[in-house]
Amino acid sequence: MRASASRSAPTNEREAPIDTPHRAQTRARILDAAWKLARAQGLAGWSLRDLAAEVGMRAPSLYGYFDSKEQIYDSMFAQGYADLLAVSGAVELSDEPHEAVRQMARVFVDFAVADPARMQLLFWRVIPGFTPSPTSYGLAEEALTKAVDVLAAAGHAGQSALDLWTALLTGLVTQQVSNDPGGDRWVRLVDEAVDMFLAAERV
Amino acid sequence: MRASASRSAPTNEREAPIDTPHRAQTRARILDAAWKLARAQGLAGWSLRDLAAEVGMRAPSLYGYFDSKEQIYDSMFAQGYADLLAVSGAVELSDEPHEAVRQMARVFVDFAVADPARMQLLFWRVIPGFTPSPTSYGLAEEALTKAVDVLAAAGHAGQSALDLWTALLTGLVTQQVSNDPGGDRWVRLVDEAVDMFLAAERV
DNA sequence: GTCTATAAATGGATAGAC
DNA sequence: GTCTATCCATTTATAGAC
Repeated sequence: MRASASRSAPTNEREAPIDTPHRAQTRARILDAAWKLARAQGLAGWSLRDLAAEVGMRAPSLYGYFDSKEQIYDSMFAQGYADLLAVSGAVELSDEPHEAVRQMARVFVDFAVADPARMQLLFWRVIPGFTPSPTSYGLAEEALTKAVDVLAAAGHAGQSALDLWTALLTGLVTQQVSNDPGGDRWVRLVDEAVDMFLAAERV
Repeated sequence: MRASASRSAPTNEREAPIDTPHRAQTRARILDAAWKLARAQGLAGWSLRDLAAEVGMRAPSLYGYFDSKEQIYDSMFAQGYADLLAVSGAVELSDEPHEAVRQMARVFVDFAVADPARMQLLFWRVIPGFTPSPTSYGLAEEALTKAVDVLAAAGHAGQSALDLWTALLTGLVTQQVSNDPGGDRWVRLVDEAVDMFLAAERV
């Protein structure tokens, strides 16, 4: 319903380029290509030349859309969490709290394992010198909010419960990606892990 | 009791250089320097020039001790697991199975968190193109053997129990290093995590 | 908006003198 | 055993023409 915003908010970047729909579309194309390369050659295994070639450009042309490679990573970071939020939001969780927690866990683990490069960017800190911008980091925190609610409904509230929960899921995902990439050796333990977690007494 | 081996086994490397004690000592100095750089600047954040400077050499001289940078990483990998085995072996575990598992978990988590760069090398796969040699990988598997025994004594045998165990500890360590480096937000949950694990019914 | 050309730096690795 | 010199590839990023 593109109503009032006729001038597109003046973002606080260098030259404040107007973000036309066409420009936004090209940015999206570039990001898609970056994900493709990250999946194929590793999160850090591609250069701006590679990326430009993937979208039919030369490397310098990318600077018309991003200020630096780090900004590309930041956009990927934000997009990754936006996708996680979208996937989480699309799931109709069960009314039964225990089953809802199980569903949430499966959605997260499937999402993480589906793209190891994305997993490394979102949940590890492996790009040297890269720190997510405050905006991007806000998305990461938003993704946690939902987990807090669902866990609380199942009787597991509090900081340490949440931290143990994130450790449990991160551990399954980390082991899966590190030691059995493409397999399901750890993914298939998700339900068992959730049951173990929920059965535990909370302090 | 250095008995029969008078000629030092002919390793299957390029030129098969005789490994004198002096040479071994220099290799150790280089590896120590590599660890120092990895801790200070990140696992992949140093070059052979940096490393050589750290031991008072120039980069080409390193090739008298290692065939490539990847071989240095492999040696670090082996050394890391050797250290883990040494630390594990030095602990006198309790006769009480439950407490023994707790001790084992604490030793592992403390070891992993003490050196994030080492943790990334041993438990993640973040160096592009690096795969541990069979010899090095054997050390990694050996480190798991002990866990199997201790867990079994506490009534938790079987593949899935072991996998869930490694996921749980890896998750605590990963979260600690990624989201609270230098702190103890996840480290302090180790006992709670172990109790949760041991209290669970095993299938 | 995209290009060519190029800067400026860094990287692993090798040849050959000493 | 260590050095200097150098190769050769690669990287991010900028300047300026078209």
